[in-house]
Amino acid sequence: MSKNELLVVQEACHTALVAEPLSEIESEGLAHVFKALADPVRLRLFSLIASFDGGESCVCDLTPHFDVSQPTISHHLKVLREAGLVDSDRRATWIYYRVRPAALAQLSSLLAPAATR
Amino acid sequence: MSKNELLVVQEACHTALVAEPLSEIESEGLAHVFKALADPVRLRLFSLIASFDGGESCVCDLTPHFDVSQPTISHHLKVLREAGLVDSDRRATWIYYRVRPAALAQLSSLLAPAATR
DNA sequence: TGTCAATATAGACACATGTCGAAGAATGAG
DNA sequence: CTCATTCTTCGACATGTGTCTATATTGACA
Repeated sequence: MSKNELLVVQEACHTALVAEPLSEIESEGLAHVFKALADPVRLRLFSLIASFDGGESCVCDLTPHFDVSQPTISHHLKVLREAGLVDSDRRATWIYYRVRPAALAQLSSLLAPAATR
Repeated sequence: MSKNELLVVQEACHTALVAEPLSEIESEGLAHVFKALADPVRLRLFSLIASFDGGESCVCDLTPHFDVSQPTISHHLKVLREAGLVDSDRRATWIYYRVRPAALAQLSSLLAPAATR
């Protein structure tokens, strides 16, 4: 169900949301990605990670910016990762998260209004 | 609470989500807009409306494309409208919906990865 | 090995959300 | 003025989601 939702975005032939109607399948996958961005904590997490030096951050540098518990942060990071919006890898005790620029670019161009309108 | 969420997007100084961290306030407003797009039916509604000739459509032309009831369609259109993603006006018996290209453009540029990275 | 620090997972709970059918409001036709 | 049509609103219900605490896992280090 959620191997890598980013693929849905990438495989969507849609150059723009406004060009022609989405199929049911396309809309399911896209909704998954938007759902990942549809939470204030996740949005801030995402922009925080991207804003860190080097475009990446460990969880311990993110947590203090929020009023929610560490497990909740962990949960939100998982949602972002399963939507294909961020990647993570472990380095020693820490787990580093970084944004996937490709995912953003796909979404951005999908939302861009078609030029011929 | 939901006068016109589009304003939140427009007033956000962020040229990109990845440039600097979102404030709590900004993230609340943005999440509202993404939430509106985070449903398969609403995504298809949106792209359907945009794809109609003239970029607008009455509800009766949208409903037959879906398996859900007409009140449900009406509910989803309300969500899109309150997020500032579509506009509506009544002409005779029919109510026409059209997309707001400005909203899309704002979201698109917000998601576009910063060039200097 | 044992302990500590950093994250993840599990289970529970309150609240939000998508859906429906029924009823209400607005418009135009006759 | 009534009636049919189009759309919205209301109230209810099942499911989904964000949050917590408690517990597990992973790796570093003494």
